[in-house]
Amino acid sequence: MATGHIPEATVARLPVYLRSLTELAAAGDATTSSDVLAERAGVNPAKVRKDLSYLGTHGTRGVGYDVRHLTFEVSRALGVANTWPVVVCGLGNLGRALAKHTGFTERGFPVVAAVDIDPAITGTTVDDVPVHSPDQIAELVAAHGVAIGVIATPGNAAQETADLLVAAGVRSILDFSSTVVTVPDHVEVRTVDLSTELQILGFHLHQDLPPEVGKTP
Amino acid sequence: MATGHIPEATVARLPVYLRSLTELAAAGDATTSSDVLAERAGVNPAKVRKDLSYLGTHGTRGVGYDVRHLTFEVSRALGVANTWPVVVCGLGNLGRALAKHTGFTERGFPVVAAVDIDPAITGTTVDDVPVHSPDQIAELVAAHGVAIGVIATPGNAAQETADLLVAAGVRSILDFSSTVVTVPDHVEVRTVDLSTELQILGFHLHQDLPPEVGKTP
DNA sequence: GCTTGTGAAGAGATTCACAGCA
DNA sequence: TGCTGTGAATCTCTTCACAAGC
Repeated sequence: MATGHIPEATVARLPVYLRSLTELAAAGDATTSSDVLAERAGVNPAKVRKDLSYLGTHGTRGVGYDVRHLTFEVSRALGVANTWPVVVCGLGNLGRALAKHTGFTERGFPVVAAVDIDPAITGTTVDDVPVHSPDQIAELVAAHGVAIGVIATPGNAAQETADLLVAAGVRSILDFSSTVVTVPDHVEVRTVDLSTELQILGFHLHQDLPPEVGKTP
Repeated sequence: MATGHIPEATVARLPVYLRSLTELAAAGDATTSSDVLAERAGVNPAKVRKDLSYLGTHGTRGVGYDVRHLTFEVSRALGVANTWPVVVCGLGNLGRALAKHTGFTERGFPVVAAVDIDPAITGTTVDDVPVHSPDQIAELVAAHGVAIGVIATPGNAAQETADLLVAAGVRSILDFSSTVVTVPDHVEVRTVDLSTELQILGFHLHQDLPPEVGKTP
C-alpha cells in the first residue's frame, strides 16, 4: 500500500514502535516481527501489521521486518528528521521541569526559550534556556522559528498565552494547563491534564468498590 | 437511563465537564445547557447530552441542567468523594514537579510519599513530602493506603518500579517514563509520554510541509 | 417557544482469519 | 513452514435528527 492518509490512532502509536525499534537495533537484532513489536508496544500483533501497512512498508512474509529499514520508514512517516523548536510558557513547577527536560532536545524538540510573567525571573536562564516576558513571544517565535508552544501556566493565563502563541504564528500547542483553550482551525492543540488522568484512574478504583448505600441523598 | 456501564471515552470527558460546572457555579449560574457545556469543554453538544445520559441524569427539556445537581451527579459518577493517596516514584525534574504539584491534593489525590533510589535524598522531604528508598514501597503503600503509583523514573527503572508497586498492592499506575510497563490484568496503567505528544504534533507539522524530494534514498 | 434524551446512521478503530508469498 | 498483508466482521465512539416534554 502506498503512503496515503495515516489514521490518528496509528500516528499515536508510531512513536512507540520507533522506540521499540531503536531498542531492538541497540540489542543487535537485524530483523523482527509483528509479534515482537506488539509485545513491546503492548498491543495486538494484527494492529502492528495494519499500522505498518499504512506506511507502505514491506516486511518479508515468513521472515518479518528488517529493523533498520523499518526504523527508517517509521522515522520518515513521523518526520523525525525535522527539528521543531519549542517555547515553554509558564515556569511553575511543571514548566520548569519541562524546560529542563533533556529528552525533548534528543528527539528533535529543543526548548529554545521560556516565558514567564514574573519580572523577577525574566532575563535569567533555566538550564541554559533564556527566560523572557510574554510580550516577547512574537519576537521569540520569529527569531527561533518556534513551531510548538507548550502551555504550563496557571489555568487563568492559558487562553491568553494561547492567543499570543497563535498570533505569533505557532501552529501546534501542547497544553498542560487543565483548561480547554480555543484556537483557530489551523492550529492543533493536544491537552495533557494530569489531574484528569488521576481522576480517570480514580473512577476505575471507585467502580471496583462494593456498591455504596444512599446513592441519592 | 439508569446508571449502568459508562463508556471509556465518556469517563475521560467527565473531569472536563466537572471543571466547567465548577466554574459555572462560581460565576453564579444556577442552570446551564448542553450547548454551554459543549462550548466550554470543546466538544459537540450532542456528545455532552449522550455522555450525561449515561449517568442517569435528568435535565429539564426546554430549560437545561441544574448546575448544582449535575455537579453532584458527575462527582458521584467519578467517585470524587473518595481520597486516593498517591506515591511518586523517581524524583528527577518531572517527579519533583509532580510531588510539589498542589492541584493533586485539591482533587483528592494527596501525594503522601515519594521514592527515589538516590541515598542522598532519601530521608529528606520535598515540599513536606517525605522521600523514601524504593525498598520501602510496600511499607508505604500499606501505611498510607496508597492507591495510585506515579512512575517518573528513567525508562530503565520503570518496569522494576511497576513490579514493586504491583507487589505492594497498588492497582493503578500513572506512567510518565516513556516505556511500556507490563502489569497483571487487575492493574490499570495510564501512560503519559511527553515526547510522544510532541512527536504527534511534529507529525502534523511535517505533513503540512510541501512534499519532500528523495523520499527513498 | 426551547432544550433534553435517544434511536439510528455514520465514521473510525480493532480484531479476526486466511490468502499470499518468501 | 512461518509471517506478512488485508478484506471482512466487529466493536466503539460520534454525530445526526427528531420526538418528547417543560
